[in-house]
Amino acid sequence: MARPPTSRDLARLAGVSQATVSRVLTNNPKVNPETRARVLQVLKDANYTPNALARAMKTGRTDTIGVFMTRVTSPFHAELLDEIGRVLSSVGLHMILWNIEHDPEETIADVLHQRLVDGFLLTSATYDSKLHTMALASGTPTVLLHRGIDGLDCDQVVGDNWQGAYDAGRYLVEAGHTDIGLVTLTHTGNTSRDRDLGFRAALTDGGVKIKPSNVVSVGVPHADGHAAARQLLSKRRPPTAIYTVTDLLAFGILDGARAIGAKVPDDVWLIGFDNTELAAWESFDLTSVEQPVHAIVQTGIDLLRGRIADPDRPTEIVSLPCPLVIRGSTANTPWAS
Amino acid sequence: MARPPTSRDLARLAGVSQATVSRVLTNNPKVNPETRARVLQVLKDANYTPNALARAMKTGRTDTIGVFMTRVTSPFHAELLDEIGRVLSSVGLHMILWNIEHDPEETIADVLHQRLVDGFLLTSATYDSKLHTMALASGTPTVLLHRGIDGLDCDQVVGDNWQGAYDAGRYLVEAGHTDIGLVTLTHTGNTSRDRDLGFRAALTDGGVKIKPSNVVSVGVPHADGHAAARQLLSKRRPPTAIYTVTDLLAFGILDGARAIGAKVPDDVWLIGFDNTELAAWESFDLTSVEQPVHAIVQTGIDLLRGRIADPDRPTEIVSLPCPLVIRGSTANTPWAS
DNA sequence: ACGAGGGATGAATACGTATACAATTGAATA
DNA sequence: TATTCAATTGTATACGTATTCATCCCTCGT
Repeated sequence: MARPPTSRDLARLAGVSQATVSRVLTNNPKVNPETRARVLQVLKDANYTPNALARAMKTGRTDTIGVFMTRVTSPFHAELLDEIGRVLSSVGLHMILWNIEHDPEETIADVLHQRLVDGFLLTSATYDSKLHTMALASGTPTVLLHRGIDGLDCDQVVGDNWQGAYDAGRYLVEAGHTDIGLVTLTHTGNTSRDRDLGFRAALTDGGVKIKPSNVVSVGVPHADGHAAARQLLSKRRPPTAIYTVTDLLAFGILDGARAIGAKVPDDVWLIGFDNTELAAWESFDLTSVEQPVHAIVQTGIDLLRGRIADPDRPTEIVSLPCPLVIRGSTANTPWAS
Repeated sequence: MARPPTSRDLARLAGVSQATVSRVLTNNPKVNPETRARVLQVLKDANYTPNALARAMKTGRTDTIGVFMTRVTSPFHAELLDEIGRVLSSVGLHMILWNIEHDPEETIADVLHQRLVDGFLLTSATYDSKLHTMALASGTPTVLLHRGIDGLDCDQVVGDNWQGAYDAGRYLVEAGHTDIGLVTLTHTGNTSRDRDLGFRAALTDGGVKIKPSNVVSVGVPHADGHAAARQLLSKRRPPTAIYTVTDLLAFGILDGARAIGAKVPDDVWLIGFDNTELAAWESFDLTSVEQPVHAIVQTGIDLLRGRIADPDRPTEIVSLPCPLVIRGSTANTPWAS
């Protein structure tokens, strides 16, 4: 198969013009049913597939979406990516994946002008990244998934992090905890911020103060959770419950707690965020606030397709509820009893 | 930015022909240094990037690699994907990702003819999948990564699974274990097969017989490892060590063991395969055979680029050593003592 | 019976780039 | 000074498809 057959080759075979073949391919109604059948047969016999590049050049549509992501090895991100792949595939779109950690900004800037994709999905927007700014400036339809940017005139689909965090906080307060640890991210972004503020709001509403010494800010890796746990639990009076803004950190905290002999939930309760698959493993058995990954992705891609079809539609910002999933890392009986 | 400027637009601006602009873009030496400088300045001012589609149509190169993968949420696969992204990016290539679980075979077959990519990386080749057959038949440069197909005339880069498994088996034998459990995959593929056979060979060489009742075949998910552990450890005389062909299964086995009160490594040793990042977490602290992910990916992509440059080069099959990484799931003191 | 009109198809073109080929220039050579 | 040749640059074309426009033929209405 040196050179794949072109529509012109097949037109000759079928005894029609290339234009007619093209009309058949695009389901153009202005073609005689008999002719269509004959052409289709020839196409089938030749195992023909239109050249995607030529088609894209003519139509301006590539049927490909650019996905920008970070830390694919992080369990939540992997699940997000998996879901994005599933949904894109189900609507006949391809995915080009870029990892903003590996690809230099200039590479990304180039891509934005190349018309290589019909739209972008950004899953790791941060305030200090110019990615979303560049994407929007390029005029390419863009949707922010999972992480939003306040006040940005761009379609966004996020979990209601504030509400999820609030529910987690209220749950701890109602269980009688008064000495509560909070492990947040040094990271800038409204996702982690809302997961922080919502939690604090619940404690305030419940009349529980959070000691500054019980608040730790760390980076994203598992090891950072580990260190945070050691810091919090080696205090003279350690907190009786710890909430953190990521499952990955929660796993690290769990490991850190075990390392110094603290038992979960007997000595300390633990709550994470994301409800990744791992949270359900017995090794962790982690209470966690669930992110509705499927709904986020499905909604986001619907929005993106809508914007591709009509670039002038009004911007939508969707926030989806994040239910608290209770497991063994928080005992069901109030801690105080 | 309604329509991006074309090379023709910029040629007019720079007072040269479109051909000259194109020559500047492709670093063609046959252009006057002064002219080149002037054109480059205009290109820069206009923030111009060539239309990737038009370029690809002309050159036949898209600078994009198609990656076929499965179960992205599996820790090892996520690490593999991350590494593939890193290496592809470092050599200026894009990645289109397909998940063979989500994309129907016909979709994939179409892609093979579309000339959308310069080559393929297949990470989930199995004997019963026709993917590699179709890829090779399409004439597109293809490399099998991580999973190989015996006797297939196709570039392949894999870990030396047999050797890694053998080392794991010998390690258990030398530690004095005589009652050993083996959890394999029902899955067909030479990766899991070699991880099975190498292990058995080590036991045989060490004079240890493996009871048929100590061998369990399962599917890939964590839950299957869990079930296997219950089955093996609830026997009247449970094995004193369990080896399994995947870290993910090992995690499940560990959870299963804990669920029925068996302690690792006190009651039973455990060895996995892949040495994923999670294996080092204290929750698991898992002895595991390491797959040299970086070397596999780097070598595979080098091979792929080589084949793209010269389609007629001889096929290479590379096998890279898999060292055993010992952690707490296997005590350092012989079990028999 | 003749023109109108619609259905089906072919011819021609454009998308934006790379490149083979032609043309122009100037310098170097005999 | 006429000629050759190298260095630049411009012109024209091709990649494979979608689409506009023109053409052709057949049917229908008056």
